[in-house]
Amino acid sequence: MYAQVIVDIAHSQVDKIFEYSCPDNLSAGSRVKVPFGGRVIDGFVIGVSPVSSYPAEKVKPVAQIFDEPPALVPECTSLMHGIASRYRVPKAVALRLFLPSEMRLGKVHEVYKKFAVYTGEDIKLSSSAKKQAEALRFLKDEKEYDLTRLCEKFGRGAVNSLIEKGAVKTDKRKITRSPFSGLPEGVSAKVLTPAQNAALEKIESANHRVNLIHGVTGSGKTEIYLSVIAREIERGKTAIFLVPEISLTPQMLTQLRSRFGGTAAILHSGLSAGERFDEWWRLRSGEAKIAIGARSAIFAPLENIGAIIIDEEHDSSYLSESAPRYSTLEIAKMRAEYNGAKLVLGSATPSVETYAKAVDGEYGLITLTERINKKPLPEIIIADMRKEVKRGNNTAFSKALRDELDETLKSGSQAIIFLNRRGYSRTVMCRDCGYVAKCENCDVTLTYHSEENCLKCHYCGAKYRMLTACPECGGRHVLYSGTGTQKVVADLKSLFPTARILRMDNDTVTGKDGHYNILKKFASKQADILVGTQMIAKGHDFPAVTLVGIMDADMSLHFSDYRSGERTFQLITQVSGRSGRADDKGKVVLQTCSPENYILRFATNYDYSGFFKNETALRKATGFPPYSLICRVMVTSDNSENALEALKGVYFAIEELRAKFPEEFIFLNKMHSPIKKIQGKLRYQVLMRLSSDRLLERIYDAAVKYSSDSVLVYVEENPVNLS
DNA sequence: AGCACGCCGACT
DNA sequence: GTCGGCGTGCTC
Repeated sequence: MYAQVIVDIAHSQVDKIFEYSCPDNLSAGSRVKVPFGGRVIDGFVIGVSPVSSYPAEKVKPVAQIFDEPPALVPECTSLMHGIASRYRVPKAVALRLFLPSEMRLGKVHEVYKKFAVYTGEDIKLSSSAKKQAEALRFLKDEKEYDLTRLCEKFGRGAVNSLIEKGAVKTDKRKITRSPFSGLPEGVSAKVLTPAQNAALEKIESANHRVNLIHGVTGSGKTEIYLSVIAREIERGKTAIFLVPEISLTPQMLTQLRSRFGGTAAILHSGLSAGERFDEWWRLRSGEAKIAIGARSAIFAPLENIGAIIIDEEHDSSYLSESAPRYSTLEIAKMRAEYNGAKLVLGSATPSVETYAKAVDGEYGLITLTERINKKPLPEIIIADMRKEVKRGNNTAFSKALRDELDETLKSGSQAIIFLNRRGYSRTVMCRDCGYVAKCENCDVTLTYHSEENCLKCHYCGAKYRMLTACPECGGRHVLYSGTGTQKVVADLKSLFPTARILRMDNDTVTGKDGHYNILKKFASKQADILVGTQMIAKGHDFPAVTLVGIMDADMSLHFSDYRSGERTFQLITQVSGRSGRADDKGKVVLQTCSPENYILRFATNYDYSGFFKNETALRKATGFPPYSLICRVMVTSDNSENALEALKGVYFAIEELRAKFPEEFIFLNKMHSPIKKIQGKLRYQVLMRLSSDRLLERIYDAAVKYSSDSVLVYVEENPVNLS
């Protein structure tokens, strides 16, 4: 027999099938070692055939075979081809996605634990060997015992002598680590509300392969997911449940484990390598049928998938930021199609792209408007910071927020102060009237570039002179917007000297469990006020929080990105969800210099569909996604000559395309990337807006063509940020 | 990706 | 005369 092998080398020159002779029982999907150009390397068997297309005298035999069952499920071959051609990566790179990193050959395969076993052999012990006698007596009762612990008890020397004399032998056992043992299991399902049942039936009816659940926070989306999964398990199928990286909290895992027990396996970066390895094999062997995890869990080794759930569908962690730059939703669609599975997306604030598809009827749309407990959503109060400045208030806190804080502290409740510092976008804003400098062509906020002392649009490269006075009101207080964390904390301390304040941002969070420790401290009411950035927006449940303050809603609103409105809406909705979760009604104070902004207006009324209508109208008019595709070809190198040559090549190739298909191009430009150098590498880019994805493949081809050993060229579709 | 093969400059 | 630079090409 002959094995068709993809060698585990990420290079286009060896990105093809190599054939090796192999035993008859070798099955596709196995990992192997093969002789390759004078050395032995790792490979993946993607097919087995009785014939070979390669000259028989040159065919070599497979050197070593791993795994039974094969590590790769049959679907992998098909997905590999799909991913390799869609994202233009070598097949080996596509295949690596299916294996947890600790499974790459050469690393830990299985972890064994050594056991000491009593052999029953009669031996003579000298009367002075008290320790040995003791250990032997102990082991006679126990029959077998963990070797390391036995050594700890009686001393290494004594145990070793017993082994030498043959009274004890050691035995290697494969152990399965269970990161979640000891959790309650078999907690039964909650009774669904009529709305949840209707949602479940709609998904079951299978009118659509993909369904979007748009439900406000607390509307019980999770129970619907769990019911969908439970039904598929009853049918003998398997399921994948994806959540954003950040929401894989211990609480969440506990909830899932208690509902599904050992049927669920969790693939999470927080697990140790060994634990992740075990969880993976539990899925592969069929012992576990539900894979739960972040983005990469979409590659779980499951067969016969009945449902794939993507919770918080809008979350940007579903987009891979390194090659292959895949979209989890796209892969999920491929797998759902292959398996005939249902795909369920859920969010309180769906991405505009996804919601547009649901409105168009491409996806089924399920809307849940009521919270399970019928509690109203927290009231959002807008504080106009321009008026505060005029009133002579120089603190970072509006009167409204101060008053609410005062009341909250007096009643013994907790408050969260949310600082909106997304990166360091230097945008220009007038403190007097709220005016923000925008690009005339793109309606996108401009970014200040100090080296040229000018304002630039990241989407078309247009340059504008730096402002000295506000063109709207003539005011002289044009500033880079935003209030620093330090000022907020300082003002807070002087306003409420007795309040216990906890700070959580990149400076105070240290180590892996940094967040959890701070959040735990806050949850156990060891502090009154939590001040933090994005990190506190999601995940944790703080029942005693009744007030949320959003310090500078403008910061993300005026980020130089066409999605900044969408992100702001999502952020406000999420942050507001932190307030008033238990019995007390929550409040939110939102501080801004542009209270009339439509995003803020819709967000404060929890009016997603109003937001959506406005946002899509705007994007249609300005030619942004989903009404166009933004495509960036990045050219990076530490050699400027080579980089410029590649840039020129790519640019001319795309120019040629534009000459042939002018209607496909809304915009095209080549330029320096906004950040010219990252880690010593020069960065250039060709940025374009396309009216469809028709030319995407050819653009990928151009990128691959001009990529070389010294210059990396890659394509980004609708990049999350343009730095 | 590695490694061999191969054809031109400065050294024991 | 040889050691060694890294360009080109192959690996089942």
